[in-house]
Amino acid sequence: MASGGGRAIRVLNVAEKPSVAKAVSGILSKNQPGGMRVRDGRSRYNKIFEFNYTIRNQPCQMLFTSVTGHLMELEFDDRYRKWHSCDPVDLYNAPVRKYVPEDKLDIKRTLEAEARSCQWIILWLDCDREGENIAFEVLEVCRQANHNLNVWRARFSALIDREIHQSVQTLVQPNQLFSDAVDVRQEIDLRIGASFTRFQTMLLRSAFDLDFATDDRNLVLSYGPCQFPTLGFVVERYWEIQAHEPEEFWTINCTHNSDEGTATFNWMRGHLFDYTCAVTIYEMCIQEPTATVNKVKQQEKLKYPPHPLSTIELEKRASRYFRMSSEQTMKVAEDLYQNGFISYPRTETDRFSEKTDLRTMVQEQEGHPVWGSYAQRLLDPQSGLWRNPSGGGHDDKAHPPIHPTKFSAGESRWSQDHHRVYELVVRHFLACVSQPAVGAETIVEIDIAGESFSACGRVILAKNYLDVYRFESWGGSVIPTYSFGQQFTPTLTLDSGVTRPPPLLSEADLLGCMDKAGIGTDATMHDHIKKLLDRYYAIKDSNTRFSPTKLGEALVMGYDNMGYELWKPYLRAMMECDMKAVSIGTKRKAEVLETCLQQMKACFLDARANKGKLFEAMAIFFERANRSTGGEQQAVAAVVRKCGICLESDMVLRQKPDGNFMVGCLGYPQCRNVVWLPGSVSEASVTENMCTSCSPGPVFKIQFKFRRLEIPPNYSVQHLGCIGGCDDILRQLVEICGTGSRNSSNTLGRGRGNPTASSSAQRGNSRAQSSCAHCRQTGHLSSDCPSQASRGRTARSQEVDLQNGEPSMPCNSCGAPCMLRTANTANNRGRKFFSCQSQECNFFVWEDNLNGARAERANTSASTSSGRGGRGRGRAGAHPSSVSFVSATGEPISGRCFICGDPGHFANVCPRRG
DNA sequence: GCAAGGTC
Repeated sequence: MASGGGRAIRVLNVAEKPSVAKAVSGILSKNQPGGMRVRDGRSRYNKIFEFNYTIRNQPCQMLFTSVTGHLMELEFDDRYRKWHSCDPVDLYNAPVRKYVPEDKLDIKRTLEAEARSCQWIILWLDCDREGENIAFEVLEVCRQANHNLNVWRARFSALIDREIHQSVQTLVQPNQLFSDAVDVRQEIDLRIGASFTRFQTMLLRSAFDLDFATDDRNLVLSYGPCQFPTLGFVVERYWEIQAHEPEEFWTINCTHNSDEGTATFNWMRGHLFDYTCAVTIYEMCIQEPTATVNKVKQQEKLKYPPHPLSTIELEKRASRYFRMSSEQTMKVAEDLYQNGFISYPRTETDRFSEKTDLRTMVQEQEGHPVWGSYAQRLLDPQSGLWRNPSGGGHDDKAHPPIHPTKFSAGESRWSQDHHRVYELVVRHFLACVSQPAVGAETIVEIDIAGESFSACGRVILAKNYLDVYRFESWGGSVIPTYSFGQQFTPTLTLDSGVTRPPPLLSEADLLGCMDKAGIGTDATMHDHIKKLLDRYYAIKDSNTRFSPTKLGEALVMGYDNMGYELWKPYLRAMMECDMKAVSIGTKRKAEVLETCLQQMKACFLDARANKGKLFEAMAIFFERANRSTGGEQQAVAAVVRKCGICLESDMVLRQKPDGNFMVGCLGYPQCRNVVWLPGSVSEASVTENMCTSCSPGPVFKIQFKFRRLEIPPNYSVQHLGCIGGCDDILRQLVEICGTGSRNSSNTLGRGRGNPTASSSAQRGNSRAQSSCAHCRQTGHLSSDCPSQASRGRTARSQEVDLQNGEPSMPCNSCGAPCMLRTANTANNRGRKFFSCQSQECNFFVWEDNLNGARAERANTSASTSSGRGGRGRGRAGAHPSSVSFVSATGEPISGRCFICGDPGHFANVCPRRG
């Protein structure tokens, strides 16, 4: 065996995956006497390659095998494995052990057998922290079989010849600190995950009627330091949308038609939220409507191809272009990789090494029926199409960007998704090595009465990479030719729009959030997203956008109401920071573990002490299951009256988990109308007696029983009361005894649990002197009346739909139904408006404008739409060709001041203007 | 039956 002078030593080499074992063996065995032989090990995937090699003049007989990722798992001792075997809090101290799971035993046996016959071991695991940890797992197994192994670590950053030969000649020692950092992560993840998962599953699963679950017993309400922040992103965006207050804005649109075509000029101010200001400027413009061209700028613009493809980009783009889930994308990419069509699909790297032979890869694609001719052009020096790819600045030092490794014009066994992913990888690769698209842009700026507007025209001169990257486009628009100093009279309109909430998170958005916050790795992000769907925490709609389920929202709300940010990415960020410290030796593994677990244990205990918050949040969305105590009235919620706020649902008598009573709307959480009852009530039941004075009826009276010691002596323990507003005794007892509403200032401040109810009850306790002036109900003051626009982040009650959400009129712009709503912005609180329900349309009009009450405003604004959707601009043509500023009755508004109505001047010079 | 991380 010896190729040199001395006796050859046997060296066991272990890679993280079979593909690396094969690739490195191929590189090292090249030109070696005897070449490379392959034999099977015990595990069918992990072959053993044999060849001769010389390391620093030492002849070696190399055996090269692999594992498949982690060889070991961390688990609690058997005594703690069963869910009911211990209190979940014990999991912070329970002994844990690392063991080789069943499905890895074959690999373990191969390693043991081979290690016995070797003198050296070289660890070729990936050069990241996880790889280092796997190295120590391999080492543990091998050392048990052979105590005398000489241990080495090969460090390599790419599977290219020079790199590999160099690394085997400059072997180092494995890095214990890197491995320690992973041990820390594993232990914290396990203890936190298992304790919180067991806790919240056992607490909530049987307590509520989880209508989506077919089998309650198998339902797991899991908690994890990655899955929960991922859910948090989804919920946070959902809340942002719910809390959005539409705000009306105004913009001046300017179009010019000439023989050469039409140009649309954008107002350089964008849009204004102040109507008076906008109309003032508009009036100035239409008074002197001549436009003067004061700038014509022509410039070349480049649109660059994307960076080489990393995993996250592949997932994002497949989601965007094909609506494929990240999970499916990775499944297909893995299959293409296994069959040799694309490179390793889990990579953070988005730059090619200078050594990569890019041209050969392009050459392989020359025969493709669709993009083959593009590949040919690319390689033709005459075309000038080639460009060395740019890099995005990421490099995991282990894998190159995802690129095609084998030509295929499509395989018969490929699914449509295989075709798509392969096509994306190839086209992306070809795009990366192509010149950017070139466009000629013309920017024309005009001045009208001191206001600036600009229009942009673009002609694409060379599509270059866009020829092959069909997923991207670059719109061109032709505008007429303008010259400096040219004057013309455009059409001006003052258009209104309304701000829209952001959209729900798409899969690409979600991946972006996770990437930014460091949640998960490129190889696991899609798993966390899938987990949200599997756990019924979130759903993905037909538009591939995510929204939380009731369960997902309730869990996040529960922890948020506790004041815990367990659903935010901070815990993970802190762990990442600690791991970094361990890996560079500034903190010790034991120290970080102890501190972190101590904190998390305290947090766990506190969360458990506050489990009522989780209950309350869950109770908002789900019915309690199997109520056996506390009176029958809860099981069959008794109707007290029709809800006067939403006009849709019934108000029912309920008893909260803490024993307090309330009358709440069944439309919760959409409708938050609630009447809190005195805290001294021990029993309550709805009777068939109807109140004769409260309206709208019927309002059924409630038979109350109060706790003697909690009410003043002059009040009776039994009371037949009415919550409709007529009952002085009830009102007085609310004042004296307070209500059963939550009164934690934290809850009030956060305001999502049941803010209207909480705040109303609190204030009612201290200063309620009479029933509410608006709805005549007790339990709150008019200032807190849920029928009025609410405050803070009380998302769903902000736009109280006075028309029961019924479509009220067809949209003037697109014909879709418009809803009548009530604004809650500072300037227009309580004012009603119609807004188009179509996501595509921004039509918006104040109701009083339609009614003619403010005809002046109405007709300068309400007849068109505009805004982000941009549709409004297109509507400028709907106006008369001349300047259109006419009221609904046809009366010209020009020449009359908007502020004071005086026909003698415009608003911009109105003496009443401050 | 829990986590997240490797990978098949």
